[in-house]
Amino acid sequence: MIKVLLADDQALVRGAFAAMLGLEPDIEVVAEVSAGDEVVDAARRTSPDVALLDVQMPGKDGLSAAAELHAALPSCRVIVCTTFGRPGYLARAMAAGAAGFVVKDASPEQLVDAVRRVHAGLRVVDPTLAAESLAVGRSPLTDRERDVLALARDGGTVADLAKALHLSEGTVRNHLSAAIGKTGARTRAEAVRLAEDSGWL
Amino acid sequence: MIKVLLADDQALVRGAFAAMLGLEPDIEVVAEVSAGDEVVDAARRTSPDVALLDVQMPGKDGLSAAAELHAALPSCRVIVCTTFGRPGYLARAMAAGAAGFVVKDASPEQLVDAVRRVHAGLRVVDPTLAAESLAVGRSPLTDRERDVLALARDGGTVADLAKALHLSEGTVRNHLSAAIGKTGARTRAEAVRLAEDSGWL
DNA sequence: ACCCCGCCATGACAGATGTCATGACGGGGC
DNA sequence: GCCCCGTCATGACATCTGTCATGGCGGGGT
Repeated sequence: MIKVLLADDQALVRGAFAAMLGLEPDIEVVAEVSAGDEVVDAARRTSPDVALLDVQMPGKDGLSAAAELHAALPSCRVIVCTTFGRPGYLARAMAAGAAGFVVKDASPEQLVDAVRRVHAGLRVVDPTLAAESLAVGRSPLTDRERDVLALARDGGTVADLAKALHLSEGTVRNHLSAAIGKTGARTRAEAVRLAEDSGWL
Repeated sequence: MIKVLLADDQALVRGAFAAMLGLEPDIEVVAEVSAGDEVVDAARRTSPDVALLDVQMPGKDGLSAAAELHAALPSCRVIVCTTFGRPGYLARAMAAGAAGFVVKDASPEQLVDAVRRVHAGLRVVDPTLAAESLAVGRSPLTDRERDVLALARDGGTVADLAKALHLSEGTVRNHLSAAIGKTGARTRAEAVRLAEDSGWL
């Protein structure tokens, strides 16, 4: 019997996943949580064999939660599951010690297969995404550039960003210019989009 | 026996929904599709009692699909289901003849309840979202302003938008300026965000 | 010690952006 | 018929952005 922990902020898909996995004779869902910072607690209580974590969650990012869980309970294998197949997510998930990475486009069979494979000690990764991940590579952005770009996401002016980060406007523009250059974009907004799609934000 | 059609582009959640609904003794999933333009076809073949449509789908928007389905098979009740609780989506779904609107944050019980209620001829709407929808109101944007703003989403320059829409640059800037004013934003990017969050795009 | 790199800052410049006034055209609505 | 509104356009203007050169500061690496 493979004991599984589910973490997803959307109750509907969480429940649906539980129902689907519950249909398998060798899988049992032992815990369900809706926020990233509940993961480790729940895992300590129920000691699952496999944890299925969504990336998008309130409280704590699914990727940080994966790292935390891997550190706290190394025996619990982690699968990261996400709506968006962003190359950077895969890289970060693997760096966080995840054993598997599944996109929500995958078939139901692939998910239960992934659970079994991961439980058996194997790694499960979408090959297409792995190739993309290698092609895109690691983020070329420095920490500050990422900060600035992340804040620029919600459409503030340079002055807003400077105030929020306690920087001079000129510095902000320099960071933005560098980010634009590195992402190959021609606009701040485009740079945000590209960085986001690559999972660099 | 309530016959249900499922439409969602993410195979994993589609399968999970099917598994969950299949557990109910009075519900039967008779069709699953992954694109908006397959909905009517599948419905014609399987004549479901209730159709559960996701908003985000390739091919054809879940909202347009809802309108089409309602026109083609009025006897089939439609529930629109979405990740994002955008007020404008609710309004458009209702305008399209949908009988229910469910966000993916809802509990599994709420979904099966919604299916039964809708099948019984009732309307099902999240009250919180309904209030928000009334507060936000209909989109203040004209068709052209919406077009321009939608294109501006991926971060092109004014020149790019003008070329794509076969307009003069000045006209594009006028439309953008109007959209910025109407949304209460102070930047093009902010206007995009606000309009998107309201479901106006 | 030296150099490279990230970070912060300043100043200057060209080009893009947002605003405004103004005007033309066509389609409703009263 | 008249007026309002949406669409498209032009021109002008102030401001914001993106780029570049330049320089100071501090932390590693070799």
